[in-house]
Formats: sequence, structure tokens, C-alpha cells
Amino acid sequence: MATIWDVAREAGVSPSTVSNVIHGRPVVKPATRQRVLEAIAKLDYHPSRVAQGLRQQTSRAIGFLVLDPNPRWPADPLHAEVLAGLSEIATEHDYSLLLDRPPGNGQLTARELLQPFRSGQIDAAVVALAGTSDSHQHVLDALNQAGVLFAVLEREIEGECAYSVMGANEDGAYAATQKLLRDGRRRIAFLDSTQMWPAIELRLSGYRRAMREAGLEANILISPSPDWTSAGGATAMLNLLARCEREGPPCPDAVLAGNDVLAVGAMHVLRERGLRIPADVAVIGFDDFEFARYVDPPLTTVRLPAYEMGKRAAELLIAHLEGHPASQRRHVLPTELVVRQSG
Amino acid sequence: MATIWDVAREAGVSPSTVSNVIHGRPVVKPATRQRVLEAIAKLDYHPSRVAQGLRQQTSRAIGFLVLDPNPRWPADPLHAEVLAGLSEIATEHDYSLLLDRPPGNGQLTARELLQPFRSGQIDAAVVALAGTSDSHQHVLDALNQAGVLFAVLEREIEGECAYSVMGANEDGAYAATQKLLRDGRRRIAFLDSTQMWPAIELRLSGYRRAMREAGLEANILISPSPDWTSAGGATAMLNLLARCEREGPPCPDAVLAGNDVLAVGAMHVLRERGLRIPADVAVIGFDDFEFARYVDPPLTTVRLPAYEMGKRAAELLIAHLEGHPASQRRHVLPTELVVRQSG
DNA sequence: TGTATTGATTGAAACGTTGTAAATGAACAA
DNA sequence: TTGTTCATTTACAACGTTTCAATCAATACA
Repeated sequence: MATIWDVAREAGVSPSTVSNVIHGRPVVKPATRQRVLEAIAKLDYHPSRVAQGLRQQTSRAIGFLVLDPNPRWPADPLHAEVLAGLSEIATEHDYSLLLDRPPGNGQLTARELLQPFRSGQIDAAVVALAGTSDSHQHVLDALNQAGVLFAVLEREIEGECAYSVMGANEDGAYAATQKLLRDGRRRIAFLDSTQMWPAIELRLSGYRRAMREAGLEANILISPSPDWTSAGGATAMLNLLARCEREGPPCPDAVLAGNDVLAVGAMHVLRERGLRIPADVAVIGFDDFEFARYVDPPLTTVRLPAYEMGKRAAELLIAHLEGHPASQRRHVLPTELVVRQSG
Repeated sequence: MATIWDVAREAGVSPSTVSNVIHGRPVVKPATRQRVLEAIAKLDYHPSRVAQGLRQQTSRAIGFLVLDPNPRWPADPLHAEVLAGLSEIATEHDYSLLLDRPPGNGQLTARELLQPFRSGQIDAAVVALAGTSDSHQHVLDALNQAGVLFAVLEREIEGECAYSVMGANEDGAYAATQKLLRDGRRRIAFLDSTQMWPAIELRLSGYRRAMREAGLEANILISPSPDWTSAGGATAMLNLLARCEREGPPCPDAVLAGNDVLAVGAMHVLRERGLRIPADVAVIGFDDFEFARYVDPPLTTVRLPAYEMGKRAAELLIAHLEGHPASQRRHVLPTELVVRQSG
């Protein structure tokens, strides 16, 4: 493998000059530059990023740190979309993207967490947390305390070098509820889970605001399954239908689900009960997962801009690293109501 | 940030000794080891992987190289599952995983392709190709010629340091067809696309074999849409139904789709035509994408073991790097017929 | 002709490790 | 006492860059 010395020898110059050529510094004179470039091409030379990293004390890499006990996390559509955005921007700025899965699945020590930073593998990280609002608080605290640069998704954070990138969950749920109201729906239920994710709480709050403004009563339905499965959504829907058929009040004419998976479970139950979607009951989901367009009828849903969130996070971190920290620490990206046929 | 020198000073030994402790070499005497470990803990020292990489001429990282013009490729369920498997095994062996998206979307030069290898960023790569069988052949040739270590997914390859990891596409399609035959279906159609992916050709061939063995005629239906959309599947299905209703022979009583997305499109058309699934027409997909379980009725499909493929690819590469190249170059992982309700 | 002034190039010292060969020191035998 | 082992430890030279001060050549000026 050719080194900068080989190139230097081939071109009859010193390594310093080669370095200057590589970095496009305007000091070298055109004739020399030409000779060096030819030598580089001839030897198929690529500067060692490892040596560069060592010398310049920076890795030009950002990490994607996912704290999710599920080993198949990249298959989660949200994470995957974020990853796509990160990758897009990182490539554009000639940064590498390191997938960083903390070892084990137990409680993570600050030491393990900081390892990729401390060992010079990454200059910054994008952090995605799966789980309740507080379960990973200590992780954020540790990162903050260490003074490393990071951006956290779908979660509020304050700290010196901490950015927060979120979707407009509250707005999205508000808009979806308003759409249902405009369509004449009045008995709108919100389908939640016992598992408290900060993002979902915001969705619930958007729904509440819209209902309050319309002078209607909120009707919140909690999936008993703690892990956001469609089976959980089905059970919750089933319970609701059973209860309202038995004791009233009249069954809902619309369901706003905390996310698409729950929505799909609910739709399944509605169809089985012979209720037409959306004629009898409208259903709106949240997230716009890939399958939303494939269910029958295609699911109306609030799109979470996960791809854009990934892009934004990468942009913020890279800008910060290059000496242009953004003034805003908290970035909220707009959600969008994708109207298909279910509601 | 503490270096090995700081630790050495703190413990009153030389850097060499610290290095020996870090690597668990049995030469250092217990008392010294103890002192060094305390110093490491006290200074919160992490060895610089960059310096290690430079010194040992290896990065302990493997790259995931996806040649897909679509910038949102990580959102493709197949790539995501593979990534999950890679990440799992890489972490287990203390390897890093570098997401490697080639710059631009035009034709890729060998130089660009090899950059991460040559610059010492990765020791090996897993290559996923989207597209027809030949469109990326030059890429594989370039990698082979450069003599770098890599594993390619869902594609045959020969070469010194090239592994090939595939799902049992032919077997899977054969098994699915047999299941349909066992259920009494006789007029089974295969739903293909004009876009030729090697994996899909194998599926087609499995279907053909089963039909031939049953003494039945193959009936292949080509989606006119070149990019595997469900709309393409719908159009193809529509065309088939129109034709058989018009001129016979009798319409199919089962459809085996080249993948799940096509299957969903076909199901949509069948339902619209008032045909019951699976009573009138059974539908079986291929891949077992996440949404397969969410469509209505839940899709019977052949699961492509993408997660396992990712794991296997990582295992092969890491073993090879550690001096244990596998004797087998070509690894075929079993597919599994996941029977849900559509067929 | 000698001296600044500029422009282009280079030498040498890092950056933080690790492997090798050599050094140290203790224990022991002659 | 003097070698001879053996178990520990260490000095030193890489690994491939970049940076900064220093050099050198050529031109401009007095």
C-alpha cells in the first residue's frame, strides 16, 4: 500500500509538499502539483485516515448510538429512516458514520458509553433512546457531564454541547384531530399504551388540545400491552368496543392511534366486528411507517419526519465540529398529515 | 484526554508495561498489574483506537457497502435486517461497523470504491447490491482484483477473498409452490417484474421446478413496473384477470409473488374484484417484510433470513481476519415458509 | 554588488500506540 | 565470588500523517 513517502519519492518532492497538494493548499506551484497528482494516480495512493486521525486528533466520524435492548433495532423503521438521513449528510461532508451499539443489554456504565469518544473513534454522536422518559436519563447525564458533542432524538435535553432534534408531535396530533372534527367526527378516541414515551405524551397532548378547543371530551384508550405491538392495539380496541356496547356512551366514530402499529391492530378488530373504515369509524395513525400504505384501506397517518431528523442531526453536529455551532439547541421538524383512505 | 504515558507515570511504570496490562499479556507481575489497573481507572484512560490502528495496520472495523442509488436505502427492510445482524456480531467481537455509502449516484470508479479499504478505515466489507445481475458486476470485479476481503449478499461470486451469503431462494419458492399444490391449487401464477434480480430468478426457477414435477404448466406474470412497487404488482394482477376473463384459460386460483410488495399489490386488486383471499385465490409472498403480518389477511410468505445473513457475513469476515478463513465460500441460509392466512 | 522580499519547498518533531530486543535484577549453582 | 538462569521491565523504533519553522532560490530594490 502506497504511503505519502512513496508518492513523494515518485514525484521527486517531500512528503510535506504532497500533503499540501492533497489538501489543496495554494502554496504549491502548478507544475509541482501536476507531478504530485500524477504520482498519486500512478501509485493509486489514498491518504491513511488513521494516520490523519492520529495527527489531527479528530476522526471525521460521527456515531449513531442506539440505546435499545432489541438487537434488531436497525429494522425499526424509525431508526432506519434516521440512519438514512444521517448517512446522506455524513457522506456529503466526507464524514464516516459509525454504528455504535453498546455492548451487553444491561445497564450501561458511563465508561462504556464514552468509550468510542475517548478512544478517538467518533467526534460526535446521534443518540436514539428507546423506552420511557426516565429510563435512560442517566445516559444523557453522563454524556453531558463528559462534555462530548451529541444530538438526541425525540427528547428534550439541555446541556453545553447537546442538541435536541424532534418531530412536531403535538402539532401533528392536533392537526389529525382537527381533520377528524372537520369531517364531522365527534366521538374521537386516542389509543395509547402504558409505556410512556415522551413523544407519545406530546401526541396525546395535541389530541387533548384539539378536543378541548372543540368543547368535546377526551376519550383515552390505553393498550394494555407495554411494548407497542399491534396485538396490544387490537386488545385495547376490543375492550373499548365491548365496554361501550355494554354500558354506553356510544362507540367512537374515530380513533387516533399513538402510532401506526397500534392503529393497524385497531383496524383489524374494527373490520372483524363488521365496522366499515372509514364509513363507521375513521382511523388515523402516527409515524407513517412503510406498511401504512399497504394496509387495507391505506392508513391515513401523521408522518414523522424521521429522515429529515437524521439529516438535521448530522448537519448540526458537523457544523458544530467545523466551528459553526447553531444558536438554536432545540430543533422541531414539522409533521405532515398524510391523508389516505382510513380517515 | 489521558494517554498511555499518563497512565505509565501514574503507576510508576513504562508505557510498554501498561500496554502489556491492557492486552492481558501474562508477563506482568500481579502487583504491577494491579497498580496499572488502578491508574487506568483513576485517569479514566481509554486506549486510542486510532493509534492502535496506525501501529497495527488494522482498523478492527468492517464496512457495510450498499450500492443502491436510493439514498433511503437503510429504510429498505432487507438492508435494515442485514445491518442488524452485522451490528450484533460486530459488537460481539469488538469490531466497529462503518456505514459506507459511496459518494454520488453515478457510476462508481474503482478508486472511490476502494477508498475506505486503502485509507485504512475498514478491514473488510459486506456488499449489498441493488439492481440487475450485471449492472454492478464491475464493482465486484474491482473488489476482487484489488484483493480485498468482502462478502456479497444474494449474489454468486468467485474470487480469492470473496464470500457469498444467500438465502435459499430456489428452495423457498419450491416449498411455497408445493404448499399451494398440497392445498389443491392447480392454476398457480408467478408474479415477477421486468427488473432482473438474481435472487428473484432463483425464486422463479424454484416455482418452475415444483410446477414441472406436478405436471402443471407454469404461468408467469410480469409486472410492467421495473422497480418492485406494489402498484406494479396491482397492474400485473389486473392485466392477468382481464385477460383470463376475456379469453380464458380460467383465472388462477393462487399467486406466488416474487416478493411481498408485489403480493400486496396483487391482493389489493383481488379484493377489489370481490375475490376472496384465500378462498378464491391464495396469495403467497416472499421476504417476510415487517408489513406482511399487518396486511389483511395476514400474508403467508417465504421468510428470507436477512438477519441471519448479516450475522453470517460478519462471522465469516471476522473469522477470516483473525486467521480462520472458512473452507466454504458460498453460504446458503435456509428460508422458511411462514404460513399466515393469505395462502 | 549586496540586501531585502517574496514564493516554494523541506526537515524534524509530534500524534499514541506496540513489538522487539535489550536491560535489569533477583535467585541460584558452582 | 562469579557466572547462569529466569522473570520482569524498559528503551527505541516504527506506523503515516501534518505542522511549523527553517531553508533555498529567485527576484526586486537600493
